[in-house]
Amino acid sequence: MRVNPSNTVTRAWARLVKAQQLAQAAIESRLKAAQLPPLAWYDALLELERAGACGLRPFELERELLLSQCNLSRLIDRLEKEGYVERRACLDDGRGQVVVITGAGKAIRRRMWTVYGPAIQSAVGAHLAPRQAAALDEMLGALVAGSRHGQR
Amino acid sequence: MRVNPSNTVTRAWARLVKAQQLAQAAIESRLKAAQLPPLAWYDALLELERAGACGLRPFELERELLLSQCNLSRLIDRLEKEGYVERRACLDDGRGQVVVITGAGKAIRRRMWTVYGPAIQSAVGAHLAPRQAAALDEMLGALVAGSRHGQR
DNA sequence: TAGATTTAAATGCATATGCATTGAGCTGTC
DNA sequence: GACAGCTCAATGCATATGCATTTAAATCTA
Repeated sequence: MRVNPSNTVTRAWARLVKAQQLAQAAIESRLKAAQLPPLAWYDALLELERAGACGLRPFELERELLLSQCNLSRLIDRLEKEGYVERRACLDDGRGQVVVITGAGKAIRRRMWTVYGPAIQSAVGAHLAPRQAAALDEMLGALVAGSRHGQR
Repeated sequence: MRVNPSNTVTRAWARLVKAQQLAQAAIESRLKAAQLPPLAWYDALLELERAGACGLRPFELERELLLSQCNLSRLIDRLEKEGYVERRACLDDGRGQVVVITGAGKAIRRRMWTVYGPAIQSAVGAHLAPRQAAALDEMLGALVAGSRHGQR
């Protein structure tokens, strides 16, 4: 196993960072222009909507979203203050709580998608042929799978 | 031109974010464990080293690094405080300045690479066959090129 | 069952970021 | 050459993040 990255790998890494930053900046800026909340809110709301009426424990959400614990705690604060989620006491575990999406939360997520979807298309889809998109998806899938429980 | 992204494009975008976050977190954590500065410092120092003795104007660095102006200004503050760069008055333009890397700056960049290089290999290279890495690099190159002056 | 250890979530504090504003110097027009 | 408008960089302020600590409850050990 080699220790140092090949030039191709190094360049791919640099581009991974740049591509992600450029696309994210473009998307965030569209959301902001439409007076909608930032991307992170969407991700959290989507997970919660998928989880349904039972909601999710904060620590579960933490894994999904790759956020740190304290960071997630405050994200939930903000979502709660806007009325997009509710915190409920957890019956099984007295320490914990359950976070559940509200109707308003579902509504804002849907509204966000009307901007977010087209923004993804402009920032990513528009620059790749369908085959390329599929290839990119596959490579990135391998990376994510490898990183998640890889040897660090 | 379609407005909404295909499922493949949407999934590719989600994975782009996740792959980048996972890899970056792994790399940052290695740098921190080695008591080295964060990744952003490396990028800045590398650009400055490439620029040579003439250095770079802050606004040039800004474009390269995709940082906001105020943000870059403070990054330079920190680099300067550690003695890794120097700010010099700009002769052509009385408003501006030139940022130049110091010997200590070059040295720390080299030391960082001894950790950063292997970290890239573990986080990215190790999970892809050479062909895959080349394919990924190509797709990401298309994305970056498209985003940079794309129709936003 | 008492006490130690671990886990869930929140919080205080230092640091980093984004936004808007400021100040200084350049450029362009009349 | 005077003034309007623009560009470069820094700064004040609000917000967001990371780190370490805290509180409370669950789990483990003896």
